[in-house]
Formats: sequence, structure tokens, C-alpha cells
Amino acid sequence: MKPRARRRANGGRTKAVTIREIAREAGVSTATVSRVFNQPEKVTRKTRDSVRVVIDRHHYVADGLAGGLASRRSRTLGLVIPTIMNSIYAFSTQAIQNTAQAAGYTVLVGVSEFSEEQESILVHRFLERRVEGLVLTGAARDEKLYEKISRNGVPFVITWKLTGRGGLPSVSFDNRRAACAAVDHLVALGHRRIGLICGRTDLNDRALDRRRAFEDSLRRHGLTIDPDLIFERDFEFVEGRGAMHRMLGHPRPPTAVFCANDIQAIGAMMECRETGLRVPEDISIVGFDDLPIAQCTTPQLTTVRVPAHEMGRRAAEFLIASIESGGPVGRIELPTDLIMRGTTAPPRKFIG
Amino acid sequence: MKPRARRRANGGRTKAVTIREIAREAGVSTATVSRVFNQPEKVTRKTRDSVRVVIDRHHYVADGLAGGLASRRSRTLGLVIPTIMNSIYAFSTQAIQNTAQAAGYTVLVGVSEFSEEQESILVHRFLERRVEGLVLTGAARDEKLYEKISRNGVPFVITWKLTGRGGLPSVSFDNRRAACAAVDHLVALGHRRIGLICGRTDLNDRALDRRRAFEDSLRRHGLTIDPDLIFERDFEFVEGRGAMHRMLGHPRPPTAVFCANDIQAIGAMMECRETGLRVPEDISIVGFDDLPIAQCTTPQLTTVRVPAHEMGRRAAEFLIASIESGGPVGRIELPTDLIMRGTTAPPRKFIG
DNA sequence: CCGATGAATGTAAACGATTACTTCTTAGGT
DNA sequence: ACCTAAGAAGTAATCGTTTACATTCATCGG
Repeated sequence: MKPRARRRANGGRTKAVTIREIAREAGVSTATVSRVFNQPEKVTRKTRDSVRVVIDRHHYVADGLAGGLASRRSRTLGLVIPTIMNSIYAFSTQAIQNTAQAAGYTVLVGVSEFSEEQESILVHRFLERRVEGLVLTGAARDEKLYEKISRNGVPFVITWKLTGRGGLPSVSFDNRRAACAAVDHLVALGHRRIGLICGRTDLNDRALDRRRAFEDSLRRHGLTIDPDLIFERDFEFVEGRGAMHRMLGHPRPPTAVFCANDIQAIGAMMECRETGLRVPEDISIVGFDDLPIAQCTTPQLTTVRVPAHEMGRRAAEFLIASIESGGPVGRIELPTDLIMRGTTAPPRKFIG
Repeated sequence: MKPRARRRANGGRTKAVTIREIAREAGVSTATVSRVFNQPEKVTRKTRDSVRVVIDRHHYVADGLAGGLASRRSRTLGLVIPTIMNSIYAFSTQAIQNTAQAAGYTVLVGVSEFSEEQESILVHRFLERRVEGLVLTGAARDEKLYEKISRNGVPFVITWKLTGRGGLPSVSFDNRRAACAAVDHLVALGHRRIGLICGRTDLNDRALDRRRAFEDSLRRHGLTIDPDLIFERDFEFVEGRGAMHRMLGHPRPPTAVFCANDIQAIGAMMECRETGLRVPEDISIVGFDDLPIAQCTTPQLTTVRVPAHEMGRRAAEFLIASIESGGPVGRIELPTDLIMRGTTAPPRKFIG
């Protein structure tokens, strides 16, 4: 007859008070207490106040798990982003959070670290938590995951990557179109030998789109694509810097470099400065994202502005509308802008 | 007799399959299905496999709300950070996520935007979701919130701010000690007129600690504290830049500036460069945080390295240990390092 | 061959809310 | 004074799991 261990999972901390206890002490039914929270207008002021007193006295917090189970609503959205380290995702995440919060939803954020497996695990966890909608980043994932999400009746929307018409739902700008604008700008300035620094295209379909656009644009203008001038690296200043270092070591270095994100672009600029090259006189650089820091470099970075904030907001709005109306999620294309600042100019020979 | 609307909250999307249905189709009891998920070793391989087949066929995902309710475990941690925009929080958040995930917990991230009210709302939501532990940022909040958290039996730990011994639980470095090291360094180099750029101390007790340490250090060295050289600004490059601009416009500008975070420090450096001032020959700058970008500026930024990653990891470990043992959370002080790089040097007059 | 042992599985009572329905009040119209 | 309608509050079934306890069954030492 060993003494039954009383310690529960929460370590003996007691959390006894339930809606029943509140109801008892307030002298009402549990239904009334529930109404005080969810439809206060249906309860007399007098009753409401007396219930609230008891609630406050106990610091009572209703159990959302039980509530969600009973009401079949979790008021939760799931968001999967590839990394939390690149601040560009912070903008869309922020926007989603704000929009969701305003509509009474909470956002679960998951970081996949560019791993499809990780992502799949996160989605599964979100589904377990009965998220009512899902915001995904990019579209590169096994068909089965979409199947699983759908089978569980959860609407979703893809961001940061525009899906084809009639395909999966998405709210995004077009990576190809945006990257194309950047490269075209360099070509228009007279550059003929252009390098590329981008993310790893095997892990990141946005990077792939941008690389493809880069190559297409070069081809379209009749320029050669030199694999020696294409670098796929992680999103770190040092990686951009390292890539630029190798590019400058090339026997025929480029006169311009398109960096598919600002982090790498700034790393590349740093390397140029270190090497004694002037930007844009000796070499032009275009970034992508338009992070706040792009305006703080010297010279200021020419870059592609992506509507991260608006994308997040509209994706969330779209999803919430779908949840509440039961309708399908559609497809929205957002525009991007090439912001011409100080890191691009015609190549040397064109000036002299 | 209007036709009863069938549309449910999820918009008619059907999610019918429950553990009961799985059990029925697999020809076992719900208990066995539950065990296949939670204690697979207690189920025969044969049974297990046949249950798994049914699960896969239906893309069945167990309802975590019901599970959590029944088991009284949510396997969830709550994390409140002031902003998602400053990447320094990304490091600790990342570490917390990883640690939690490895231990089987999911992290709910809430962004308070430096608002105490927002924070209070987030904590309430987390409590509703039955988080088993809470990681807070800073210690400046109404006593009642701690009371509420405790009354709900949830252990918590404070990060980014070291609490007094015997007080609230925390895992952090000491902001004052760290800031002090930075200022002492400048004084040791011979600087006598030193400026400060920091966050808004009315919203941010970490910024307050750093400002206090700055003032204490100056006082200790017998230097005057000139309010004209103290700027409290938001964490943006442009804000650091603006503050530096005003500082340089002062009739007696400082020979060194301590920036209580790297973002503002880099903004300040940019302004110096723009004005034609050389760093560190004309003016010294010390940052705080040691963001990756600090190594990519020219010259590299002298700054205080904070153990963001380790802090996150240990805070999560500490919390999880407390959850699982039922013991209290304690207090851990982590060390910081002053990383001397290229933005600090003796003031002009000391060289000549 | 028997009872004990232990592993595998089943039974059914929680878990703590929500909410469709029912009951009870009260006010107003006639 | 009576009937009705609307508003307030209560009753109790339900949500989909987990898990303590019960049951079944095969194995094994004696």
C-alpha cells in the first residue's frame, strides 16, 4: 500500500479551479459563466458583474483546450517560415500576427530551417493543434503534404512564391518578374558580364525562381551565362562576402553582380570596399528585398522592394475570410519595385 | 421550417475521422490506437502495423486539444519577446525553439511590441492554451501578472534581464555589468566626453539598465554626464543615425559614443562616414549585442557579445526541468564579452 | 495440469469547456 | 386578469482523447 504519488505532470502546482467552481461560487450555472466570456450581452449586468468578481478573485483563466474541443474552433493560424534569422521574414510574420490578432486569432510560428522534413513535422503539429488555417512559405514540397492538409479540412495559402493560375492558392509577388527587373536594369546600364549570388536553389524555390530569371534575362539579351559567376550560398553577410571574393578573383571578373537578397548584397559590398573597389564606379551591385539597412549603406543599395508586409497582411486576411466564409482561397499577385539607389552605374568602359 | 444550415465554422470542410473510427476500422479499441501513438512499445508489432495502415489511409491526425484536455499536458511553452524586428531576439528564440523541440515541446511565440498591455494579453492567451512554462523578456511588469501566472500553476523564467538574488527566476547576463565594460573600455582609452545612444528606457528595462550603467561608470570615473549627449531611440538604423547626427551637431561633440545595441551603432557609424568623420580616428563607437553584421562593417564594430543563444537554450532547459521535476526555477548569470575590434581607439589629442 | 505471472487489449470514466434546448420570469398588450 | 413573447438562466449532452483498471490469454515452473 505505497502512498499514491500525488505529484502530477505540472509538479504539484495546483490548478484546481474550473468553470464549475466559478459557477458554484457565483451561484450560477456553468452556462452562464461561459456566456460571461463569450456572449456577455446575453447576461444581465448584475449577474455578469458578480461572476466577474469570482473570476478575478481566482485569477481564473478558462481552459482553451476544453473550449476548443467543445466549440470546434481553435482560433489559431499556423505559419511556417524557413528561418527566423533573415529579417525579411520578420516583416511578413509581423503583418500576419497583427492581422490575425485583430481578428481574434493567435498565430503559431514554426521555423523549418529550409528542411522539408522539418516543415512536414511542423505542419503535422499544427494540424494536431487544430489550426484553422495555414500560411506556408514557397511551394516546393511533397504533394502528399497538401493532401494531408486538405484531408484535415484546413485551408492554406502560399506566400513568397506565386503559384500558377488555377493551381494552389497563393498571395505573393512574382520572384521571376522581380528578379528580371533587376537584371534588366543592369543590362540597360550597359553591363555585359554579370554575376549572381543567390540562396541555395536546392532548398529554396524562391532562390531558384530568381536564378532562373537571371539566366533567362541574360539569354534574352544574348549574353553568356558563365557558371563561374554564379554562387549559391546561405543567407549570411559572410557568405555574400566570400562569394564576391571568389568572383573578384576570377580572371575576367564581372562588372555587375545581382544578389538575390540584401544580406548577401551587403556582404558583397563589404568585400568590394575591402578590396579597394569602388561601388558603383568599379562594380555595380543590385540587391533584393529592400531591408531597412539597404538605405543605410554607403552608397545606398539599389534593390528590389518586395511587399513583405502587405503580402503577410493580405495572406492572413485571405485565409481568415476563407475560414469564416467557407469559400476557397484564391491567388493574388502583388507588385514589386526596383528601387534605384547608389550602387548601380554604367560599367567603366561606358563612362570613358 | 427553413433548412437548417449545415455549414460549420470550418466552412463545410469535413473532418469527421476520429480515433473511434480508426479503432473501428482497425478492429481494435480506442485505447490501443491511442497507445500506438503514445506508447507504441506496449502494442504488438502486428497490431501496431495494422492500425498504422488505417491511420495513413485516412491521413488521420489526432486532436491535440482533446488529447491535451484528457492528459492534462499541452507540451507547449510560451515565449514573449518585445519585437521580432531586431534580429538579436531571433538568436535566443531560435535556441529556445530548438531546445524545446528536442524535448518534445512546441513553442508559442508572442510579440509584445514593447507594450505591457500587449504582453499581458499574450500571457493570458498562453495561459488559456495551457502552456506548461513561460519565457518572459525583461522584468518590468505589473506584479499582478506574476500572481496570475503563478496562480495558474505555470513556471516561468525571465530572460535578457538578470533579477536580484532570491527574487524572480531568471537566466540572463547582467546588462549593467556588460554595459559597464563597454564604457570602461572607452574611458581606459582616454575618452572623457562620451555619448550614449540607447533604447527607450520607459518601455525597456534592459535599455534602462544599460543607461544606468553608462551613467554610473561615468560618475565613477569622475566624468560629467551631459544630457545633451544621451539619446533614447527606437531600434532602427535611421534612429541611430539621427541621434549621431544631432550629437555631431553639438558645439562640443563627444569623442566616443556607446550605443546600447548594434543596430543603432551601425546607423551611427553610417552617419559618421557620411559626415566625413573617420571611425575610430575621429570618433570611437562601441556597440552592444555582437550581431553578425558587426563583423562585416568597415571597420569591424567593437561591441559587447551577449550570450543570446546560450541564454535561450539554458532558459528552455531550466524551464523544462522545472516542469518535469516540479521543482522551482532558479537564477543563472551568464557572462558577456567585450569584443574589441576596429571602431575604438584613443581620442585624437592622445595620439598627437 | 494448475495457478501464477505478465503482456496485450478492452472498458469506460474522466478532462473542462460549449451550446441546443428547456424552463422560468417579467413585461406588455388587450 | 390572461395570454404571449422575449429575455435570462439552467440542464445536460457532447467534443475526441487518455488512462486507471479490468479482462483475456499464453506461458511457465512445479
